[in-house]
Amino acid sequence: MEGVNAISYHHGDLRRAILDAAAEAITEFGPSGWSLRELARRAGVSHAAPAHHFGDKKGLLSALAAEGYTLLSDALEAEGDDFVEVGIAYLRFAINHRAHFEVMFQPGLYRSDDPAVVAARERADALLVTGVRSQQGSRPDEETTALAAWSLVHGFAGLWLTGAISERGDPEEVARPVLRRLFES
Amino acid sequence: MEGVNAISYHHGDLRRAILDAAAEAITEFGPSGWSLRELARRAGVSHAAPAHHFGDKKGLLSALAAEGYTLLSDALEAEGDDFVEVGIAYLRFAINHRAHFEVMFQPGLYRSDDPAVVAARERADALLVTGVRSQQGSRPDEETTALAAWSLVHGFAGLWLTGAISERGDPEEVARPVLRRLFES
DNA sequence: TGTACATCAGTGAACGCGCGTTCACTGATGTAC
DNA sequence: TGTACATCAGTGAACGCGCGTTCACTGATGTAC
Repeated sequence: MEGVNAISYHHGDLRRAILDAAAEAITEFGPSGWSLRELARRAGVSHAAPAHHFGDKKGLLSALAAEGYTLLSDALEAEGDDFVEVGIAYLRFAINHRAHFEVMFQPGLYRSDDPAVVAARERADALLVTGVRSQQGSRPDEETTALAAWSLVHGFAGLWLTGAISERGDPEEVARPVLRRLFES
Repeated sequence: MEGVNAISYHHGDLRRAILDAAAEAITEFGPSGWSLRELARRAGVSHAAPAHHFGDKKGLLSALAAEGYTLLSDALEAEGDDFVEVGIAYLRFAINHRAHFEVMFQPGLYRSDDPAVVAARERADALLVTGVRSQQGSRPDEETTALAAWSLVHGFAGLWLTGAISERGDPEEVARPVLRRLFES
């Protein structure tokens, strides 16, 4: 039954609710434009509740970063081997999980040595390398190509989110030829 | 004589001093981890002084963004025509003027329709396009190449600043083959 | 089926703090005569 | 060279506010018997 927990003393999944509230607030105001009290208000709980689950702001953002790396890994994994499609999945993740993406790449905001964060990030890194290796065939400069590929898709995503190039149409359609460009002469 | 203005009632160039303090604070704490009062403290003036020059935080960050686009334009212009060197100049700007770079690409932090900002950004945009056009010769997909080039160098800079790839050595040396990679088959 | 108890998620009042903003002021500087 | 005045950059006291943190508490839930 919906709403059963909504009015009870125990929330049910307050941890989840606060993470969601944080993602919303970050999408709206940026990674620093909000307070724990603001999240508590959004989640409809007392202002002291968030500390119960995350300790402090960095604890909360660490959890969000770890979740982000896991979501990104899942998205990349689903695409398999084709570099362009892996790149598009990366872009789609950045757009659909903007708050996670922004936090992940500002490690000063969270504890980047948190074990959950480290594990999740390593998984994502491995998947990114795989995505490139399959595409490039027998090129000798694997490292250079991998770095170029990551830079390319990461830069495109960043410019899109920033608004610098977002007036050009559907992001995935615009991105596809740009990503392919790396493997044409 | 050095220090003549340091103790006088009128500062001399407080506007400049506050912008410098802001750049320092942003490099240290990120684009939101400081207050106007903190900058005043760093500049050695009363806490109400910054408002005199910039009105509020967004006014200050708008000035910083405009200055950033001007500095970037100057840096790009000095490199002339070669794409790789223009890209390296972009990267060098991001590293040496990290605070400006970070603010510029978070337009939510400032007034991106501020006339000074708009003018400075347009100049930088034009220079970026020039840098790519010269390199690609007679390729038909000029727009795609331009976007790929910008994404590539912007992404590399972002990943470097973030620390995701910064353990790999000297940034310019690492970047050069990566940028060249776009114009090889 | 019923009672007693442990657990712990979430409460709410209280605290001290740094913030942005306001505003009457002070004092350095430049200019007119 | 000297005086009077306008300008305006920077001061500092005062304000109300939202913040994070602490801590004794409440009440829902699960488990043991």
